[in-house]
Formats: sequence, structure tokens, C-alpha cells
Amino acid sequence: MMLYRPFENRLNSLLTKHQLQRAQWTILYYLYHFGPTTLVEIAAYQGVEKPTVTRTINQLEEYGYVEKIPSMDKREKKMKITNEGERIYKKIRIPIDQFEMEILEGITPEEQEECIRIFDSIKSNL
Amino acid sequence: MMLYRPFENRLNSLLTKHQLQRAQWTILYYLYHFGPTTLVEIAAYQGVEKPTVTRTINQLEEYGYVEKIPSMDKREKKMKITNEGERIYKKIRIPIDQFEMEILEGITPEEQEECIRIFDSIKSNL
DNA sequence: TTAAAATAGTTATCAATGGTAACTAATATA
DNA sequence: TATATTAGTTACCATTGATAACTATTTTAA
Repeated sequence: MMLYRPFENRLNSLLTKHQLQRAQWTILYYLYHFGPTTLVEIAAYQGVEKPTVTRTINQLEEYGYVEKIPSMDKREKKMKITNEGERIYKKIRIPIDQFEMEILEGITPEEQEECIRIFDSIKSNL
Repeated sequence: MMLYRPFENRLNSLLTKHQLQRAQWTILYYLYHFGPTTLVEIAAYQGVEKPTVTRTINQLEEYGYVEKIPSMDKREKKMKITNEGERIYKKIRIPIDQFEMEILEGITPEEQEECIRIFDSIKSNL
């Protein structure tokens, strides 16, 4: 809980160098790792409401980091990461990986796995 | 990370019934458990900047949940929780405890301890 | 088959928190 | 004693998050 704020500050200080914010970053992360998806999926992933995602996606679209692709369901707005988006993702990934390694220093992979497992359990209870 | 938003939403939905927000709640929690303290201490605890705490404390002061007490250091604004503050804290504590038990279902006390330990490690690395 | 319900996304608006810069007053340090 | 640091304040700005209301499309129920 109290860990969130310092973590986000540090993360945002890394992202600011590329004119990005955490909300935008997590969408790039998602699209890079899981592939094209809809806004409602992103909202579920981020745990926020649809209008919030609309705005953030629009920002990323303006930057040219994401684009819309066709979908069979005419209601959907299916988004994919662009080549430019992948480029910026990989670029930012480097200092962020560094940051993550720093904060995880002294914690074994087993411990990390354990924590992730506990978090998944909490998430399903939420 | 993605757990934060749903958690905060749930927490805030419980707090809203008493016209409180998460930031205010964590200050009440701190004062209740750790006793009177200064604004700079609270800022450290919450991982935020001083002006943010100033505002939140002022809100709580208006509600009558906290009050200023004398301090040797004339710069300091040492705050304590009032009786009213304790009353509201105990009242809200009940549904929040319930909520926490729900999300922690299936997780043993040992696992919880483990996670807290890992978090402390991460915090010191931040 | 058709109407009602549900879903995806949008727009507009508001609330809350968080940050920074600049400042004053008090305390600590050189 | 002068300078540096600290505690707190004020003002302002940015971002994210939510809700309400809505349109268009798809799904479901009658």
C-alpha cells in the first residue's frame, strides 16, 4: 500500500524522460506482451473504467505508438502496438529493468514467485 | 501494481460511507497505531510530499478527527487523533477488517509474513 | 422474427491526489 | 554569528480516476 507511491514516483521519473506516464506505459507493456486487444480488455487489466482507457489510448495513438486494427465485432476498437511503439517500449525497458533489479536485490526468484502467487490469490478475492 | 487500483476502489467504497478517502484513512490509521506525530513523519510514512500531507491533515482537522498538540520544536505541527477520530476509526475498522479477511482468504499467516518481509526489503531498496 | 438487454466505446464533467516552486520561521551546523 | 537545513504553508498545475449519459452494435429472450 505505502509502497505504491514511491514505486510510482520512481517509475514516472524514468518514463518522464520519454514523455510517458505510468498509465500509458502499462498499456504499451500489455500490448507488447499480450498482443492486440480491445479497450475493455485493457480496462480489466488495469482495473480502471472504460473512459479512462479511452483517454490514455487516444494519447498513445497521437504519439503513434498504437493503432487500431479491424475487428469482426463492429463495437470493438481493437488496438495493436506500432513499430514505433515497440521501439520506444524496448528503449524504455532497459532502465526500467535496471530499476526493477535494484529493488528486487536480495530477493530470490523463489520468493518473487511466492509473492506473485499470493498476489494472484488476493486479486481473485477482490 | 495492477492490484493497486481495484484494492483502492474497494477501500474507498467502504470509506466513502463515512466521507473519508484513502489518504485520510491512512493518516488516521497511523495516528491511532503509532500515536502523535509530525507532518513530515506522515509524509515519509505515506511516501508523499509535505504539501500533500498539509492538505489532508487540514481536512481531518476540519472534521475534528485530529488536533494539534504542543511540541518543543516550534517549527513542528505535531498532530494527535481526537476521541472523535478514534471513534470513527474504530467504526470504520470493522468493515475494513472484514474486507481484508476476504481478500486474504486462502493465504496463511506465514505467507502473509513472508510477503511483508519481501515488501520491507523492496522498500529499503527504493 | 423482433424487441429488449447487454456490451463496446465516447464525451463531458468533476473529484482527489500528487507534484513543484517559492516562501517564512525555526533549528542545526560551521 | 552567519549559513545551511528543516518543518510547514500557499498557490498552482498535471494526471488519473470516476460517474452519467449517450450512440451503435451484438446478444438474448420472448
